[in-house]
Amino acid sequence: MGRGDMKSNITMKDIAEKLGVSSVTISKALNDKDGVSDALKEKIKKLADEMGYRYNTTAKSMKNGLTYNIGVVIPERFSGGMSQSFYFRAYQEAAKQFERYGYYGIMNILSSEDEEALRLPRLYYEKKVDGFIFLGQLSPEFISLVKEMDMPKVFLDFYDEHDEIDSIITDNFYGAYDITNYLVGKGHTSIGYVGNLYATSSIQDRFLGYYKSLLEHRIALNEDWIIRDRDERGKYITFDLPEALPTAFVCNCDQVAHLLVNRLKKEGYRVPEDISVVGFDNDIYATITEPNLTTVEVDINEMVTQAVKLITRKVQGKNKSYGRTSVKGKIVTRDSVLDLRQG
Amino acid sequence: MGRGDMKSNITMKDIAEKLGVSSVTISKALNDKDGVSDALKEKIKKLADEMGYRYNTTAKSMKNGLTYNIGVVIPERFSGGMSQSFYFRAYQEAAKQFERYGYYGIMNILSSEDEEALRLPRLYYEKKVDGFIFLGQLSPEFISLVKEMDMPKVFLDFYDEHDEIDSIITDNFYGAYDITNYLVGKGHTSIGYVGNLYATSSIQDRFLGYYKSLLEHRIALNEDWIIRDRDERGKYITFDLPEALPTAFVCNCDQVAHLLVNRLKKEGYRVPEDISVVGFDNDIYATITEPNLTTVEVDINEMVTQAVKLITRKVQGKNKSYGRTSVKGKIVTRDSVLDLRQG
DNA sequence: CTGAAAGCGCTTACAG
DNA sequence: CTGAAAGCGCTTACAG
Repeated sequence: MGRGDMKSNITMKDIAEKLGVSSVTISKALNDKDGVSDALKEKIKKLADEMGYRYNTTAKSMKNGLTYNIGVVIPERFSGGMSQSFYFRAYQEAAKQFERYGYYGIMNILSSEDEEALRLPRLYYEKKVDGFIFLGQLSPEFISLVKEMDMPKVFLDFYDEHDEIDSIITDNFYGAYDITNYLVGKGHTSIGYVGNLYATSSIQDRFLGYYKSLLEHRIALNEDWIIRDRDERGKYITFDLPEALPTAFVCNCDQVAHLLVNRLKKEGYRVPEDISVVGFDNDIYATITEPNLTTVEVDINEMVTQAVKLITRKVQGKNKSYGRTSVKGKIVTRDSVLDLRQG
Repeated sequence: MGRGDMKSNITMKDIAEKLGVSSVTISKALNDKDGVSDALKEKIKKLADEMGYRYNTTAKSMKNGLTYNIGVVIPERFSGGMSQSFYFRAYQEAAKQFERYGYYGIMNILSSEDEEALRLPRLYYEKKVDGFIFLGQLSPEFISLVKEMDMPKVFLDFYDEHDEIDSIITDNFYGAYDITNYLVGKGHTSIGYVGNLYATSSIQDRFLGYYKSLLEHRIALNEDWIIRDRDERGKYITFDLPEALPTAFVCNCDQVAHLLVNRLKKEGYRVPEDISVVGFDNDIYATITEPNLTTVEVDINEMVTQAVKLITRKVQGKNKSYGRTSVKGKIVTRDSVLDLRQG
């Protein structure tokens, strides 16, 4: 698109009058549709440019009922602290992806009050968007409310146990399974897990992947080594460490691995010499921690790409259900695991 | 707003027909305007609720030419790495503030290609927004282009030397002045500055605040102690440290202070015992650094609040110029400065 | 207190 | 190849 004078308020009608044609012809020309001679089309485009014409998306919206906006809703509790890095990267990637479809994302931080009071975003009540991407675990009650919304929606990075809504999730189960296998491969046979199994489905699934690895290797699950890291509402708590510790811990996320490493050091343990620790996410905490964490990298960009593709497809009426799509992560090896087979 | 059945496609006309009145009456009632009896007004609101009516902002936009969206443009180079924390917090606060005015923010990451090719955001060409907040230093050429846009705009966290556009900036000058005074107060008389004076106006202004403090205390400026931290395009470079070092450094931002501290440690210096270091911004780097940095806290929220207030005011036609508004920061004392007067 | 008419800027049939 | 008419869902004068 060109520049010209950069005046606002220029409409197709203005261009039409200057050229002595109808605004229908202008519309066709500017949208590269059939029914206008090439010569006229060129002339129109050139003049539009010179006059600084800018397309009025609102008028188009009025006609077809589409706003070309998607709401991206992030619960407030994920928007602060260090997890913000993940969400900001995700949101940025979403913005980029939306461009490909001629869409725009409008971010909405869902306040904890609104979530508890079961208040849907104003974006919804004002018909500002054609659909929603919900990024980050919502309360079950809020999920029910969301389901009632007569509007396309996709869950990103979490899912609903009752499964009616399309979700894009990281492959928590196999990610945790893989990294636990990795520990076993390094000779570890007493392995703990850090995470509150009742806090989010991610934590639960990662636990189950960890457990699957134990089962496959005929390693008994030791309940003492399942360490709670947060309460049910997600607030971190002080670890309650048992007397006897395993040789390795699988943590449900890098941040918690970071906290655990610091705690272990404070208690006089060396990482990884005495105890190995692995994380999940490969976020900023993985490289802030000393030693740097071996962890599972979540492929945010791929997840977002899929979520955006899905929501724009659903908006265009292809409203069939896709269920859960999980995107594979991969192990990133750093310095927080000791090879017990060596020496 | 109520819930009801959550059907879409309900219009005022639908409500009107059910009640045997005109849609004008529905409009008046729902907007709490005069000209409808209270009884009818209540009845209408109740029915709208029950029918799951949702207001169509697009139609309103069509009438008055306002989209109720503001574009928030962030140059790509600030959107990655650790500076993202600042920008995300700023964007979040902006989103929150916009709500107060019935506005929404649409974030646009300005790619480096688009900035160089002088391509304005598509948001502009599609009339998706009523105005722009530009968050983070733009190239002079792009600034010129922005000025040509016939649309309200506010610069946030930087300004144009030629001063025609309203800007909200942190008080770089006095912030650097204050923290340099603080160092002098602790007995330091040989003080360096870290930053490329030609990279951004913030770095320049912080330098000048530092310089003012030196002047006031009759401390000569030593050119050898002005350390370049990045090239003109903002890319960090390896510090070129002189043989003889001062007892303290004022860094133009926390990230650079972080890099400097690590470099000094590597060279065998202790911080703050041998050399004191102060930063600017109070971002994540201030507390990641060991020792934690004494720095100047930028009041992001206040800056954003002012920027949002300003742009919404300008959109409503009050298009007078406000010039630069600088928001005061404050010194946050931590462990990176040695008191030379002690002992 | 209530409503018919016109209009915001486009696009979609449809007619010529 | 070109255009008159109708309509998207509201709101703004204006008339009754």
